[in-house]
Amino acid sequence: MLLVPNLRENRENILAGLAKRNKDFGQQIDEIIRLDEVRRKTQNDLDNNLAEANKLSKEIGDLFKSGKKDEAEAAKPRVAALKESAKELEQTLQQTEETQKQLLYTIPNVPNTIVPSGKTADDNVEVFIWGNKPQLAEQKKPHWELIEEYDLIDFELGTKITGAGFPVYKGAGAKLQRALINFFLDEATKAGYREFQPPLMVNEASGFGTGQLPDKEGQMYHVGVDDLYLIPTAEVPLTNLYRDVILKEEQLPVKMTGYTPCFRREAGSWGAHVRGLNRLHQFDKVEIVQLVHPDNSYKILDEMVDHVKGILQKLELHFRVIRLCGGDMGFTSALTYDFEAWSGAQERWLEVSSTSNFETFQANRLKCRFKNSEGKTQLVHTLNGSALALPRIVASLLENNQTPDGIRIPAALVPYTGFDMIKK
RNA sequence: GGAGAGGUGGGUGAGUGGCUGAAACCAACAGUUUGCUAAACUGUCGUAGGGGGUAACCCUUACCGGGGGUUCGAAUCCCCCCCUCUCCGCCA
Repeated sequence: MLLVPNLRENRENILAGLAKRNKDFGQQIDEIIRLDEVRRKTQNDLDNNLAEANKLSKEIGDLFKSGKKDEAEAAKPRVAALKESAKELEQTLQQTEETQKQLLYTIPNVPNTIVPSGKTADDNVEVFIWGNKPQLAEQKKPHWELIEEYDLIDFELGTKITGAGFPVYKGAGAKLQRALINFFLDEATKAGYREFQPPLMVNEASGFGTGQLPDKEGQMYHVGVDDLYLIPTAEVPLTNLYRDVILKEEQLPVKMTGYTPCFRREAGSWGAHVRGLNRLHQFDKVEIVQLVHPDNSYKILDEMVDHVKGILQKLELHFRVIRLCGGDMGFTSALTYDFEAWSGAQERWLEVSSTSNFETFQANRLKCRFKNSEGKTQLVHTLNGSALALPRIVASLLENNQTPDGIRIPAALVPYTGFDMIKK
């Protein structure tokens, strides 16, 4: 959520930045600014009103004490009248704030200056590429064939017990999942992230805190009876650990990591290109999250990007990093780098990580702040990244490392799997 | 799920309906003392909104789990909800 004083003072710059998302928010922003004037004026009137009522009430108390009952009684209606008008002002104030908030929820974060403008994924910019396409035999197989051949993952079983998009991992397939999770967590821990195991369901307030609600309501599974949401990413519970918290400056940066399953309804996004592991309703992911001082959040974003690069290199995967254009970037992000691993048999890039700086957009909703060196409270910057999401990593690993003798496991992973080859 | 007790500032914990935004203690921060540390002493020490001032800061409003109500006046009384603890039940 953008900051209202900021909208007031930097209207032009903000509009120019938002233009990169190919939408014009001029009307909404002007209305927010107008509502803010109403809000401040009303607040002022209400304050004066209440101050007067408080003063009179005190006087009435004093009059009672000194035995001047008649005078006290005579003053009561005046307070009552003040209270009456205060009630109206309070209503106006609440309505104004509510309307303003609803409008604010419709405005996405302002893209950073280096975000390319553009509408679709075609306008994203490749900023880094590593490795080479694997040389595979003519009869190479896509991962959905390999997992059947080696009996690693069973989609039909998942469909039977739950539904489409809920795979069952079996044998070496299950072991590979566990190996990857442990590998990713160890890498994150080595990089100074503290490991957490958060709840997999969150309440409404948490959904609002990180920006999944209200705009992405339909993307989360909702447990109606208890009014809880299944997390779409560990970002939600981890970042919300610091909702309504005021940190000390020296506590920054807060570095958290966590493995969780992630649940996504992916409503309406099924079709071509989503076979096998390419898109699931439940998948595993290790997330890294940081709460940082605003002065160095972009330096830290680079560090996080380097961290993810390092993991992909250890996995020996051919990958590239792209900077998302305004049209392709998430609602809450100010700058996002996507990581795409090469899928040797599908012969296309698969998104395996998204690493973003949200600046104060989430922090403002979360009310996550720190006391700066001047003793003033200030919003932190929040960042997060997948490090990494499993399914497409598994898809790439299986496809790129297929050999006539089996599927080769990258050296860095062998200590975790306990085998260096998946065989029939 | 049933019964009971309770939710006050970073913590512990007071608080007859007006003098309580809130005692006291601890923690924290700053200073004095000190060779250093400790101790002692002094001071500061919630959050948010509005108004004023270049600024230090000043004025004001709201907040004692959340929401409503009673009253001239509510942390204090009433209602609803949430949460925590204890006992019972159930249970990995």
